[in-house]
Amino acid sequence: MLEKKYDHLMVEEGVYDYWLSHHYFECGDLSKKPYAIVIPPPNVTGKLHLGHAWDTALQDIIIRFKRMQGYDCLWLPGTDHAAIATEAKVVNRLKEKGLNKYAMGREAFLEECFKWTEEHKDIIHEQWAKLGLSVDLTKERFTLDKGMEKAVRYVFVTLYNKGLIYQGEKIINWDPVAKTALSNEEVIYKDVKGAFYHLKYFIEGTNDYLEVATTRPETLFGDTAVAVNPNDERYKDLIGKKVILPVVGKLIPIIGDEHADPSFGTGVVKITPAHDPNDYEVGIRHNLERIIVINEDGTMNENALKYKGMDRFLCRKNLIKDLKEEGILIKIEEITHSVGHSERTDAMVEPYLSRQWFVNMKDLSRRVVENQKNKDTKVNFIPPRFEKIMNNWMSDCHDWCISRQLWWGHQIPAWYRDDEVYVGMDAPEGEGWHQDKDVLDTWFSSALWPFATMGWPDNLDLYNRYFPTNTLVTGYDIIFFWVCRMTFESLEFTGKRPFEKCLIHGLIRDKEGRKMSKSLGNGVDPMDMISKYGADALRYYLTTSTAPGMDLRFDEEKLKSTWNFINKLWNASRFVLMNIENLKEINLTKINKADKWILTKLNQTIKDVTKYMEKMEFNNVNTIIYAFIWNDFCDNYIEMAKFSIEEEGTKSTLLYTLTCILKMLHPFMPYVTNVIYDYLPLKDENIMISSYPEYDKKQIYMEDEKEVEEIIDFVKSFRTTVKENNIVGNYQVKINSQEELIINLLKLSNKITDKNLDMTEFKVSTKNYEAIIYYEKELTEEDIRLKEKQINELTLSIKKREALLNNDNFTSKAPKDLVLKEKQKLNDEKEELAKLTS
RNA sequence: GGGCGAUUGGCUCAGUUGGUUAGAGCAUCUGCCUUACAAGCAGAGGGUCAUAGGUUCGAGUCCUAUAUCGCCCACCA
Repeated sequence: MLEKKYDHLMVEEGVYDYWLSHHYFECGDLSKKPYAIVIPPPNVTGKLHLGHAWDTALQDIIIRFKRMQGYDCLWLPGTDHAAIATEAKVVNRLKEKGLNKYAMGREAFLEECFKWTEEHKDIIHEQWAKLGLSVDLTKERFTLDKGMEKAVRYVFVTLYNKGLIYQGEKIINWDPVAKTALSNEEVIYKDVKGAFYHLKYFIEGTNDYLEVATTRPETLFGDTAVAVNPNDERYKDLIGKKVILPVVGKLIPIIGDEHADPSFGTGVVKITPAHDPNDYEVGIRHNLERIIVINEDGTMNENALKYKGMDRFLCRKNLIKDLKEEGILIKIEEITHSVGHSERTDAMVEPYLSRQWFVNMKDLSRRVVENQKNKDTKVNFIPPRFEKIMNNWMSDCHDWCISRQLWWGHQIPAWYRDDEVYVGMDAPEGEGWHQDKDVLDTWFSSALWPFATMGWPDNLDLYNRYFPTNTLVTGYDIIFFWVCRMTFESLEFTGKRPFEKCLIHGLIRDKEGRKMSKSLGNGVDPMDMISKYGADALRYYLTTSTAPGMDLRFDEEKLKSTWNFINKLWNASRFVLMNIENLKEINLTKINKADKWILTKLNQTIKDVTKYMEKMEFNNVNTIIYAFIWNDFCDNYIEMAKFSIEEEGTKSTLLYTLTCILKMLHPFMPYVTNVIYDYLPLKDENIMISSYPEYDKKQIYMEDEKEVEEIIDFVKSFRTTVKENNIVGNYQVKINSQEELIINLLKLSNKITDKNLDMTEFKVSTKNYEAIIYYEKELTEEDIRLKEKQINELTLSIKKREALLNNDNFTSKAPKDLVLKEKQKLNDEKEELAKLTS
């Protein structure tokens, strides 16, 4: 028998190991239809946060549901090597030990990274187990494992041979802390306080100067021109002349270019082609020299003359001081502007001229846009609005910079010898070749995740069976990073979409609606929540609290009330188990009207829940199942069942209904449902491999349902009347029915009279039931007012409904059954009014 | 500048292809230790659905503006 109180710690103990040891999570039953989900691989950088808990709980719900529906389910787990993020963490850890990666060398450093990875994989495994995730661990992959290496090289080489990957010198986003290039998506723009420094660039041979405003004076060493708009009346005559570059003293041309906006700043722009993407373009148009002035680590190089070796920000400070002394500085205008920061290191990103590898996005992205127009092959987003986000981005995206100056990652399969470049799966034959030292962007390998994890391109057994996958679950924040890239790689290499559906969820925020972040210190550890309330409560709360795609404000109070819901389920189960101990079989042939009522409700619930499970609208599942369990089953049915608890039909109904409830809740709360299910006298091997309840129209009893609904209504009105009129102790009731449910629920057996008594009367009525409560009481003004209010409300409602039904427009245009329903309601209301005023 | 989302009782959120008394949880008030559960039970109060127009027999829902908040993308010399 169940313990008296729900104890999540005790309930969740040992269950996961049981599932594992029985291989329930493993796929491979070829007699069933396949269903596959690949996990978004978490970075091996740290612990899982609440967002992961949400994301993975959603997937587990889908996979457990499908498994119970009889699919052969593969939920493929894995982790991401997270090139830059992990490398940064390992570098920091080494730093604490007084070590640095350059001193220890590439090989030893990678060993450290693998060590780090193994430690964090262990943590992640432990957390997956705590969350109860039914991932098939025998299929686990890592973005840097041997198979992925093969897939990555194959993709790189193929795209290179098609001309879709190329090496080029361009302005890229440079992270001076991690000392690597970044893609545009890895740059976060933040508003920071800065300044416009207005400088004098003297015109050659005159005492006149152009006033140049810049936010980055330290790059002036790289200036190779000054641009004005060719249509700018103020300056157009100066085009072709030269100015003297401050400090450096050399002459640079004044050029005319549309890039200079006459209405912005002074209308004069200094052009630094090696350190600004727009200036780079201007440089190409005017054939300007590109002079790099900053080193990889953000210090100034020899072109900065006496500032050489200074950090870029220190150089700015000193330079400005010097320019002020020389009278070059006109003014400093404080402004707020947005500046790119590295997503991982938070360093200010340096636009930097550098030779990198790129993916040409033009055809790849166009293919995605085209594919989305075909409803049979497109990725279907839930909710659909996110499809537009993908389309927008794919319609207008720049080439993808994929090389990273890191060590941790897939090393680029390109080899160099003198001026030769060789790109291939393996090192070329012959002497003197050396491999590219750089590695690929993490997302380059994650983009192949749905098919490369299934053995592609070599071993296609899993791939043939489970690809394309059915559903991908992820947050809207990584649609660009990941969903888009998986889609174009998949279309390019498999000819198919990577997944049929893509369920998008939002971000977790704190109670005030702020993003959870380390700097705010408002993060919540899912493991703490699990020890306080259990994984079942956490999973249910996270997955049912918002509509798909919406953010979630984390509120511990709500988590607590989810715990209460599970406690309610626990106690209802206790009641059922206490009363059905000797039940030999479930027999639903001889059942009473209360049994029929709950079975009808149950089947309607099964139908609706299944519908919303299929649509992945889990908040709607919650609304339905919560009301069914708490209101219908607990508050009403169990109370009615107490009067017929000795009947086989009632016992059977109790067990049958509870079994269905447990099964419907199982995908959400696997632990508690597993434990309760094991106590049932009649059951299958295990709930997670049992079959999902199915709607059974033979168990729909409309007449009984209507009758019991009315009984419940009547009982409720009766109680309200008693309560509102403060009827306590001795009262007597004259009622037009012998209905046992009413007598029992209202405990009327010794209060029934068939006479008209000379006492104050309180009438309670529904369509078929009518009662007069006799009670010795002076009617107060309050009582009279109450009754009048009731009558007024009813009269008003009748008037409104009559007007509606007299409107020909309504009766002719509205659906017939609606009109009928309205007529019925009107009749009911009239009858009720008659009873009340009689 | 382009796009997206939100605005519904004190708080957090639902609200299906428009269907006529707008729901839930928490909080509040009243009364109950009723043998599954006081982490509970039985009741109650509380919303002109951001604003203004429009379409319709009928609008929280569709259309057009406006306001406030939030997010994404682009630009920012």
